[in-house]
Amino acid sequence: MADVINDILKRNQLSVTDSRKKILEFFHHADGALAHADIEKMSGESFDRVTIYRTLQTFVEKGIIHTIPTADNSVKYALCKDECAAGHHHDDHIHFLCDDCGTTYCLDTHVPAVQLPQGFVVKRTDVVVSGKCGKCSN
Amino acid sequence: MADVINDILKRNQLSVTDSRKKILEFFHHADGALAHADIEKMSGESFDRVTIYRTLQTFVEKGIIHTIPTADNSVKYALCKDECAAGHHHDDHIHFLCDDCGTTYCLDTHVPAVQLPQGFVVKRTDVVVSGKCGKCSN
DNA sequence: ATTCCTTTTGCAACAAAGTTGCATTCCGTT
DNA sequence: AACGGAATGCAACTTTGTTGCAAAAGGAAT
Repeated sequence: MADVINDILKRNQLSVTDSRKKILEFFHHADGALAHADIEKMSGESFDRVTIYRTLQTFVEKGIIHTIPTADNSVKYALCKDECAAGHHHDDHIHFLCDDCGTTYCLDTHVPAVQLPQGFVVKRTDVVVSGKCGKCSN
Repeated sequence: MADVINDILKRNQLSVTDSRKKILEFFHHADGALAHADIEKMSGESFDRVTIYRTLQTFVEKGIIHTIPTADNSVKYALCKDECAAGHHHDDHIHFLCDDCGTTYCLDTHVPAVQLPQGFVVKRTDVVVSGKCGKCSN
């Protein structure tokens, strides 16, 4: 486990620090996406708020995590299943946000192609579905 | 023009006030979606920041405008083409965000059905496409 | 037009979220 | 062990969003 975390950081030319290791672990243990606030709560007093902001920013830049747009204005971050290896596109799967438990899932379902008016060039497509997840729909 | 604005407010049982009229006009003149900050800039000193928050909130509740999730955490609001009459669903069309000019478009393209794992119940689907719009792609 | 009641607004004070600069500490390499 | 660059923590600050309450404006009836 520790090796996996270490590998990801080294692969991305990032020095291995306590905060980066811990935040990466949070993502690995979470079954969904995390918001800044979630990480802040989980880490308690371990490290500064600013460090979390900067770490998340770094991870996004390196492509280790990606952001998920949500209708309620809270930015969430998620690690991709394949560790977000180089060449992986973040917009080829859809996201599901459960209204009940708040969990955000990265689903395997691929993004359907959409038709756009002439002259429009697509760079990225985000599909965010909300409703009730498998655990909350009973 | 003034009549149209007036009608929308009355139809929704809202009293006709300066701020509501002005904010609705902004939406009618804009060719895309607006963020809270946009409206604040446009209105200058006309009315309080709090009034804008409350007006947008009211409009969303009444179904006059709808929110659009964006990957960069800024909530945008848009008026639908059909004035958002009762029965209109906001998630039946897709949104396009231009990376160059920042304009957000409501497109006529319908949201494709997505397949979800068993047990997942869909309530709403947002599709946000980004790239270059017709004006910026040349 | 005047009155009366309700809704909306503005102000002020907060709370929460995010940013920046700088000194200190830590990581990785020699 | 020591050095240089990168990362962290702290403090101060800006931006964004919320809440309570008194003043003002809207709408309906007289």
